[in-house]
This record gives sequence, C-alpha cells and structure tokens, in this order.
Amino acid sequence: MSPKIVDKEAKKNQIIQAAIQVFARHGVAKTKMVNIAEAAGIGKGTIYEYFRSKEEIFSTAFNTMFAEMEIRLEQIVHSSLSPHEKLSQLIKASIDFYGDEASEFAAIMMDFWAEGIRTKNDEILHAINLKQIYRKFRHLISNIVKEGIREGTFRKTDPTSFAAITIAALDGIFLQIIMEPDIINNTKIIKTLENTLIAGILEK
Amino acid sequence: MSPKIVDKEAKKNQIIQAAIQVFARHGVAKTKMVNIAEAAGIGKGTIYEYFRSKEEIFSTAFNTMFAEMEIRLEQIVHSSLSPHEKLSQLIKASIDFYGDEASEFAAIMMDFWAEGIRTKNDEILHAINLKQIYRKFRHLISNIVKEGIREGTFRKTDPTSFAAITIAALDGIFLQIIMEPDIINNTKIIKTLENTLIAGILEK
Amino acid sequence: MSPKIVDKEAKKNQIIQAAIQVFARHGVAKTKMVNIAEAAGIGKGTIYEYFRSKEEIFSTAFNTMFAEMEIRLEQIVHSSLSPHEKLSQLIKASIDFYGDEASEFAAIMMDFWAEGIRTKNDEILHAINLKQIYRKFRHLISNIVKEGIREGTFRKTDPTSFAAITIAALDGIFLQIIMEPDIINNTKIIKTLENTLIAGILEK
Amino acid sequence: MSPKIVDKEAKKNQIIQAAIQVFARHGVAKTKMVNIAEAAGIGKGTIYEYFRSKEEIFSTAFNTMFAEMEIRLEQIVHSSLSPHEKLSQLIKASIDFYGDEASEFAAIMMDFWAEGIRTKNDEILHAINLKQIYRKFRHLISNIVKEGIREGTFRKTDPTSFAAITIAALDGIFLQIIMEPDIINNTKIIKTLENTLIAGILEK
DNA sequence: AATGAATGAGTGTTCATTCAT
DNA sequence: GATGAATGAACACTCATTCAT
Repeated sequence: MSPKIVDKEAKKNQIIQAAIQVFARHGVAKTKMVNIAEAAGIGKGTIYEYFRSKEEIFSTAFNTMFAEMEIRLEQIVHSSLSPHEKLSQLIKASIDFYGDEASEFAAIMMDFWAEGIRTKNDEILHAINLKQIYRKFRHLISNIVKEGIREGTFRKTDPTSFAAITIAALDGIFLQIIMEPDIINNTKIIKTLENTLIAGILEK
Repeated sequence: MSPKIVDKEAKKNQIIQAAIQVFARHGVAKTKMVNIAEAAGIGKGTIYEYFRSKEEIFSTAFNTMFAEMEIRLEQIVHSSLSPHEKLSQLIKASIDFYGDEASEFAAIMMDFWAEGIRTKNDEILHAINLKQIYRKFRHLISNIVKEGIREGTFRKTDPTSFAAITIAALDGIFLQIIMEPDIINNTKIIKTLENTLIAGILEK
Repeated sequence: MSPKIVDKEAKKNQIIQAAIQVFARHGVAKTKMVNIAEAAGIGKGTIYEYFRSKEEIFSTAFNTMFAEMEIRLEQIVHSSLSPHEKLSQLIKASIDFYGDEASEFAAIMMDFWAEGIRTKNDEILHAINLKQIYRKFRHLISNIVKEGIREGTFRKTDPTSFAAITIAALDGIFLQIIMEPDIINNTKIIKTLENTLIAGILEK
Repeated sequence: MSPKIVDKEAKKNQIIQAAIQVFARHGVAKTKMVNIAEAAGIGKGTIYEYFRSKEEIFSTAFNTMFAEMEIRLEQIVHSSLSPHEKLSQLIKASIDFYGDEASEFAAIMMDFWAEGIRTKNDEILHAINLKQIYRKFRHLISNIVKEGIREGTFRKTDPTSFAAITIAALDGIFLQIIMEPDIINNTKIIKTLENTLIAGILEK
C-alpha cells in the first residue's frame, strides 16, 4: 500500500547539509537551487518536496548552524568548571572551532550576518532572528560573569557589556582568521585573549 | 589636470557615493544598476561610461569606504597622544562612529566582508583586498602597542595579537550595535572595553 | 464481464467525476493531477493506472459530459410530444439545467469549447470531437423541425439552420446566465425564446 | 541627450497585435512569452518594457478585441436605419465578420470567455469585465428593440430578454461557424435568423 | 558625452509523469 | 494494484550590459 518510505527529517537534513556546503563555497546570493540539488545528489525538483523556497532553505541552514553553536556554548557554560576556566574554555573552543572549520563556515556566516542584519528592515526573514541569538549568547556568557563576580574572582563589571565584548572579540577574530588563517596564530591569539580579556576582568 | 579629467573623477565619485547609499539601504546583492543610476541622478547607460561593470562599482565603493576608515585611524595613531590615550581614543572614536552612522554603514560593510572573504577563493575581485586592509589596520595598532611597551606603560604583549583582538572586538561590537542599537549601551561598552582590553595590557 | 473489468470502469468513472468537479471549480488549465487525485480520494500515481495522461482525462471528461447532454436531448426528441411542445420542452429543460447547475458547469464547458475549437488545428485531441457532437445535436433538433413541417404546424424553414440557431441561442444564453445569474431572468428568457424562436417558425 | 525615441503606444499595440495572433493560433494557456516576442519581432525582455506581465497582455488584448467589436456594433445602432433594418444589419454584419475572420478570432474569444467567466471567482482579472461588456451589448440592442416597439413595428417584447437572445444566437452561431465553416451556410443562416428572430419580434 | 530601449542569459519554481516499493 | 517520492523540462520574469541615436 505505502510506497517508498522516506525519512523526511533525514532528507531535509541531507539537503540542508548540502546547502551549507554550497553556501559556504559560493555565497548565499550566488547559490542556485540546482547547485544545492547537485550537492545533495538529488534532482532540482526534489528540493521543493522538502522546502518551500530558497528562502526557507536559507533560514533553516542558518538556524541549524546557530543551533550547533549554541549547543557547544551551553556545554561549557553548564559544566562544573570555575568561571575563569569557563571563559578560557570558551575562548579556546571558539578559536579551535574557527581554526578548524572556519574556512567553510566563515563566508556563510558572513552572508547570514549580512542578510540577518538587513532583516531588521525587511519583514521577510522572521525565521532568522539574529537579534534573539545574540541575546541568548550574551545571556549565557553574562551568567558566567555574574558567577565569577559573586564568587569574588571577577571584578565588578557590567556582565552584559563584558559578554558583548567577549562575543565581539571572538566574532572579530573569526573574521581575521578566515582571511589569514596562516598569519593569525591561534596559540598566540588564545594566549593574548586570555591575557587581555580575562586578565581585564580578574580581581587583582 | 585638464578639466575633463577632473570632471570624470568627480562624476565617478558621484556615482560611487550614490552606489554606497543604495548598497547600504538595499544590500549589494539586491542593488540594481538602475537604482544606482537613479540615486546618482543619471541615466543607466551613463554608468558604463565610468565603470566597466557592477563588479567594478562594488570594489571601488568598497575601497572608498575603507580608505575613509583608514584616514580616521591614522589621524589618531599619528597624533601626539600617549599610547594609552591613543587606544582610548581609538575605541571611543570607533564606537561613536558605529553608533552614529552604523545603521546605514553596517549592512554594506557586512556585504563587503561577505564578498571580500569569498574573494579569497575567487580570482575575480582582486580589487577588494580585505586581507591587505586588515594587515594595515593591525600594523597601525600594533605600532601603538609597541610604543607603549617601549615606554613601559604596556605589559609585554604580542603586538600583532593585541591589535588583532582590538580590531576584532571593535568589529564584533559593531555587529551587535547594528542589531540592537538601543540595548547595547555605548557608554557602558566603551567603559567596559577600556576596563578589559586596555586594563589587560596596562603594566600593573 | 469479470468483476475486475467492472471495477476498472467504476474507478475510471470515479476519477472522471472527480476531474469534472475540479475542472469546474478551477478551470482545466489550472487543474493539477494531484487535485484530481485528491478529489477522487486516491493517490496521484493511481490515476496513471487508469488514464495515460492528463489529456486523456480531459477528453474523457469532455465526452462524458456531452454524452449526458445528449441523453437529455434524446429523451425529449423521442418523446410523444408534439414538435411545438418538444421545442418548448427543449428550451425549458436547457434553461433550467443551465440555471441550476450552470455556475459549476459553465466554466468547464467553456474550456472544453476553447480546447475543442483549437483541436481543429492540432492533431492531438482526436478524442474531442466537438464537430461531431454539434452535428448530432443539430440532427436531433432538425428532426423535430422536419416533423413539424411535415405536420404543417411549422413554416417551411431550413431545418438545419433552425437547429443551428436554436442550439446557438441556448449556448449563448448559457454564457450570459453564467455571467449574470441574477440579472438574466430565466422565466422571462424562456418566454421570450418561445415568443421569438418558436413564434418565428410557427405557421401563422 | 535623449536617445532612441520610441512611440510607446505604437509599440504596445504592435505587441498586442502579435499576442492576439499567437493567442489565436495556440490558445492563451499555451502561449509563451517568447512566442509573443518572436511574433512581434522583438526580444523576450522587451515585452516587459511595455507590459508588466503575461496577465496584463492578456487583458489588454481582450479589451482591445472587445473595443473593436463595440465600435462595429455602435456604428449600426447609431445609424439612421429603421429598427428592423438595424437588426438585419446587425445579424448580417456579425455573421459576415465571423465568417471572414472567425477562424483566427474564435479560439481566442473562447479563451477570453473561459478565463473571463472564471474571473467571477478570482479577484485577479479586474481588467476583464465580461459582465460589463455584455451589459453594454444588451443595452445597445435593447435600445433598438425599444425604438421598434415605440414605432409600433415590433411586438411588445421584453427588450433585455430579446437583446440577450440575439446576442446569444450570434455568439452561438459563431461557435458553430468556427467549427464547421463549410457546412454552416452563412447565407442560409442569415436568412433563417431573420425568419425566426426578427420574424418573432415583428408586429403581425 | 549621455541615454534608455532592447536584449537574452539565467533563475526560482511548478507539475506531469515515472517508478521503486 | 496503489502509492507518493523523485524528477527535469518548461516557463515567467529579472537585470547587467549593449548600442543606436
């Protein structure tokens, strides 16, 4: 009675993974549906069995990527490490992540940002809530800061501002690593980030 | 210096300024040649008297914008301020700049970045040398750091790494200000940046 | 007469009835195979077990509808009524039919006509023989006319022309009723048709 | 300063005439933009300089054709002929018109009708006001009828119903002529129409 | 020099049809 | 037999670029 049984979710994911690959290599704007289809090893029309439009693929890919980032972040935040160590871990994990996977991850992230920022004005991309995501990230990190202040190991600092700066520094470093993976030395950068960002918040 | 040449240059600039306006408002990908022409108050075909292609307009606009940023940066670096004050100024000037003009400036910058990053792989956009620009920026800031270390006011820190982080933090903050101009409090952020970044490099 | 064959025919009919419903509601051109399948309560692929193509469904539906019309027409023609009464009945039955079911029936009929007319040029739709159908209709009505002339109740009139005009008037009225069911008053129209068409053929 | 000067209206008309040709030959639904472009001897993109969409071409063509019909009709109605002669003229002119130009004109008319009827439900095609057009036609003819009744040459008949039937008969005859131009004898039909329709309304 | 009319390559999306289950 | 997942041909429409005026 029932024909070919397909794991719809698995296939959606397969398409999204293919889309991310292609977005990363060619940019969101220049990615054609047929490219995604080819990358996913399926026919162009098949995509539309799983996604309504290019836009939907875009926002799904976007949310998928940020969801992954969030999970990594939360693992550190909810660990039993000290606040100081949490920040260290956060920095290290981020830089390592960027360093390893950045070149594929970078450009698409920029597109997402570029598109996500513009979303502020458009009403189209409600699915991409960059604002929400950054709020969440800041919230997670500011909790570490508050914890440290409560403990007495961190100086009294505005937790949200510090969180914003930490994310900012990591995002910005990300950009530079993308551009010059060879020159920007990861080890040195990590050390310097600890020496400046963390040193700046530690109670003397 | 014949008047013809001056006219040509002036008109090119007029077109670029129009292009930047339109890029900012609608995004590079969504900007049509006709939009630029209209914004410049000229005919669509006339653009091609001054630029070979949309691509050329894009990269010219890109370089124009970064040239302006460079000038602002150099003014601070080459001032007679102390290294500490130079960094303070740099932070303040950047944040203020972002805060004031960011919303128009932001999205286009993201597009430039997104496109510029991708350029790494393509051979097309040689004109957009994001790598070069960041190198220049790091060089300028690392000079301030070296100056401070030489003076003894800054701790021994890898100047390039610190420069990279400073730029990174400012770029990253830029992103967040763009997204939430109302929530990200400029004054607090500036203070926190000084309390962390600068505090982190100051000799105790 | 094996049950299998009966089933096949029943299912074909079920699909055709569904198709007619959907054609009527959305127009032939805008009707998708999936719409027909849904209306028939079967799977999209199942249709192809019974019909070779959309085209075949279309022409089968077409012929089905005209066959129904023919039956209604023949019932009147072969009744024991007088020629005058037969024409009256014909007009009344047609108008009533249009009036009641027209709005659903109309648009599909127009599509059939439109497609059927074009068939003249194409070789594709041999199945749709609008020419044949109209010939049959004219033949039936011209028989009533001949009967009336023979009886002496009708004036000597070209039977085929009169048949053509009668069908024409009914088709045309159909069109107008479709467009303005409220304004075109059925009772008045029937009376006027009798007063003009029939009055025009009656021997004084 | 100003480049190529083009008579926008003339070109629009050129495209519409081409569109009508192609609509007539292949049907509205099967007509591709590129077909119209080719028929007009222009590039596909050029059409969009003059019309927003296929839909707009369709409705413009529709209105153009009906406007022409209206002019022909009004010429007869507003002539100095007697009501009886006006009706005769109307019938003759219509049949001749159909007979001569019908084969090109027919199919497109059917499409227009088919589409126009469906329009009742959609909100899209406001431009195609078939209802309005028929109302206008009925109005023109009913004026002839009223004139004849006033004069005493026509029997007391509901003018609107008679107008509706006249239009109906002509439309319907049109259909049959389209299908069988050779069999439906124009001269006979005209005579029979006069003998039935007009005879039916004449005061005895 | 300046223009905008003309163009067609290129794109997202639809849908009749196929076919593995 | 029945199904619906898969497919790619097809099509409306866009837009960078050209070029006649």
